[in-house]
Amino acid sequence: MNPDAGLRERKKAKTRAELTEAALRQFTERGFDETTVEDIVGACDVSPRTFFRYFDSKEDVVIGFFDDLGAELVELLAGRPPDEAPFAAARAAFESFADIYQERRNRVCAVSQLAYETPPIRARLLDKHARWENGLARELARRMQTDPETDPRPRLIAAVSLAAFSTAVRGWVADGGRGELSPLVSANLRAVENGLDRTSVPSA
Amino acid sequence: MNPDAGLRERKKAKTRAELTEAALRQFTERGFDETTVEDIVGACDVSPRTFFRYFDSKEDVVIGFFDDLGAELVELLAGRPPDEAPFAAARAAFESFADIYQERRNRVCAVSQLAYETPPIRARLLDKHARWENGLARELARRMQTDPETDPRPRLIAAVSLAAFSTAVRGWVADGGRGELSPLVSANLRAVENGLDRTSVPSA
DNA sequence: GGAAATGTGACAACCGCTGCCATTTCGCAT
DNA sequence: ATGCGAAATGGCAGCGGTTGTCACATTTCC
Repeated sequence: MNPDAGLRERKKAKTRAELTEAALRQFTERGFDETTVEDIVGACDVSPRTFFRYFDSKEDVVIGFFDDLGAELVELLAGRPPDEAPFAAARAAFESFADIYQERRNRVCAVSQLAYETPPIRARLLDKHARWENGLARELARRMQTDPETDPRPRLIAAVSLAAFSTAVRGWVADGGRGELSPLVSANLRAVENGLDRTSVPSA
Repeated sequence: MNPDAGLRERKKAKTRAELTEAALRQFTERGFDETTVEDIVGACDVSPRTFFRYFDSKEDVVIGFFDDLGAELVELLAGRPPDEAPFAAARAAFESFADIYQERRNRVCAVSQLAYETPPIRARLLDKHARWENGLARELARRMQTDPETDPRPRLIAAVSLAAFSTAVRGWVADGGRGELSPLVSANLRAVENGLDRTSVPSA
């Protein structure tokens, strides 16, 4: 926790972290619907009203974790050399992005598991992905020197590469996040890059 | 409305249709959050309690329209010749599926527009797509004679082809659903089929 | 130290949604 | 036609998520 910040900032960060942890723990133990906001705040000495000052909704406690990741993904893409072909650049960005997932394996797996069994959370997560897709499409359009509103190509590349990435993550999580994510991501994106009826994706 | 069915069935279908229409109209006029369930039932001489016997949630009135479409999509894929390559079969299925969208242009556009500006609805719609993806993956696995749980390929093809389709729909809807959807879908899926950094998608 | 900004708690209210039970309506056999 | 069982409905009470409001406490800054 940044010690330079004032007391106020530090306190806020602490409560936020406490709330997130308490919520995540109870959600996974008891289930999302079975855990009320009062249950969550009860473990943190905070009023229900304050909970909603930190999070827009109960779901946001879970999803909030993914909030900043979209920006990182776009930055990774923006950092690729300009002469790289668009999809190849996206693939490289996702390969690095996979490492971020790997680092936070526990959180990613916990949230994914939660999303798997809780429709509203799953829906929210998908919506978050859709926002990433927007960011990706915009950055790809910039890189391709085209208008993302009229030219469908950047959006298509964004959507398809993200789908390939998500599919890899899904498999990784289903396996308990044991192996390495990056190679799975790479394999999926290369398969798409080369045309799906041409290539054989390793079936392991 | 099927006249063979008893009075009961006909009545139910009628109420359901009325509720859907009233809801959709008010949602688009006044906004989703600004329209309460009481507003909806007020236009149909139905009690709020009964509304929730027809729909699981307020959102379901909007999304319900897409409920049966997933099954149709899977059937279209199942109807493709068995020797067709998997992605090519998916492409063909989506091309036909596009015609179903085109037939119901008004509904599709209205719901999409609503989804665009109403996060919870957008999320639900994405979740519905995710279910379609499951169905597609299963059917592709059957066709490829492989296990959808261990072999990532059918899921990858399902996810990617669906993403390409959805992107085409998005463009079509953004244009007011004026042109033909099927060619857009075909172009997107062919682009993916051939490898995204190789082909040029027509930028119109 | 004190004023101004900021975070918090308590209360009330709205709305989506559900369980429950009484009432009405329909389908069907007689 | 009639009456009986099944199915649909309405009304009510209640839970839980979410928001507005206002008074109070705490931190920041001068």
